[in-house]
Amino acid sequence: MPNLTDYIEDYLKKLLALSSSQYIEIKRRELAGKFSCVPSQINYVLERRFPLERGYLVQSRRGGGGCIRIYRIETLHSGSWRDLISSLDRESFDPGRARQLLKRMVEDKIISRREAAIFDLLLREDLYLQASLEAEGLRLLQRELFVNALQELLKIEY
Amino acid sequence: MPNLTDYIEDYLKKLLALSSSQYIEIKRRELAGKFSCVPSQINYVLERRFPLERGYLVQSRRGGGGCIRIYRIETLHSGSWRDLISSLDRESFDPGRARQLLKRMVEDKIISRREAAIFDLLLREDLYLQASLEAEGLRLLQRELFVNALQELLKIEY
DNA sequence: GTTATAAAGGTCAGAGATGGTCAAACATCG
DNA sequence: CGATGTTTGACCATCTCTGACCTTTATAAC
Repeated sequence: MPNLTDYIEDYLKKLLALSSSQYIEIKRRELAGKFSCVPSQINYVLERRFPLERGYLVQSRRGGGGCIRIYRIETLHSGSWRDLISSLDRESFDPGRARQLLKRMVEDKIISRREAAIFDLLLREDLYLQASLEAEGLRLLQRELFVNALQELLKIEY
Repeated sequence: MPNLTDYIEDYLKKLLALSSSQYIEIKRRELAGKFSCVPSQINYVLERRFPLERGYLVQSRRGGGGCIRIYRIETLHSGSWRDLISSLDRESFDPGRARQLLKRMVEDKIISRREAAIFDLLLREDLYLQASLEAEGLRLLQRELFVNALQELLKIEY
């Protein structure tokens, strides 16, 4: 016999599945009302059923107009991001694709806006000018720095 | 669900983005009228969303013809760090000193641990091997990437 | 010039609206 | 029974919004 926590968990996961974005937003009071429980029950559900280790990120804001946001993110250990990163091919490292990847990672909360800005700068060719590399060498170096740094970053918790 | 403060913040930041100068000018009463709120709400928004620490400077003039000016600036804090960063550059670029700087910046919460990890990786010589640069060229390139990325980072709000 | 008035903007305290924490009570399972 | 998981409620922290009252400045009136 499922308990309240299970019902609320299911409800939230359904919302997440239906959502077109990477997250859902809820009002703690409202949700508690819908399930006829005290608001702090919601915190309990979030803590137990939506922890970072299971691939969820919860953010909240207090005060008027406050709310709770639940993000679905890839777990750091799932390795799917790592695969994507390595797939930035050795032969033809494409800064355009790299930028695409950065964008997605920011959207999915895998990296921050600021972190993305650093990586983006690694793709700026003009910074490499003085090294007077050939086009091929430039790409190889960019890839080496970009990919290694990104993989390193994923090992560190937020 | 955004609240009034969010709407006003967005509005002002859009104005700033569109402005060709470093600042925008508003009339408190007018703006309050546009958003149907009391004038002091505007002060609240300015205080909460445009503080010095986030890189904004607010000046105002009372009396007839008075107005409020909002400047987008470099934060004072990052300003002094900027000097330190450029000083890395004077003599030959020294990765050891660069690491020291990173450490201090993390301690002072100017950059995050994760961000520091990226910069630290930029200092790893082995990643540059394939480019077969001379020692001098390597330092120059490292400096170029390191210093530029760090300076870029300081322009972005946390 | 001095004074009065109107037209700005500033401050602050309090009410209201959220969400967070924690410990105790309760429940379930082994 | 003991361990673990759930539920509740009292109390706390933070953010937003409003309104009464205050300060500064330009300018018109004298």
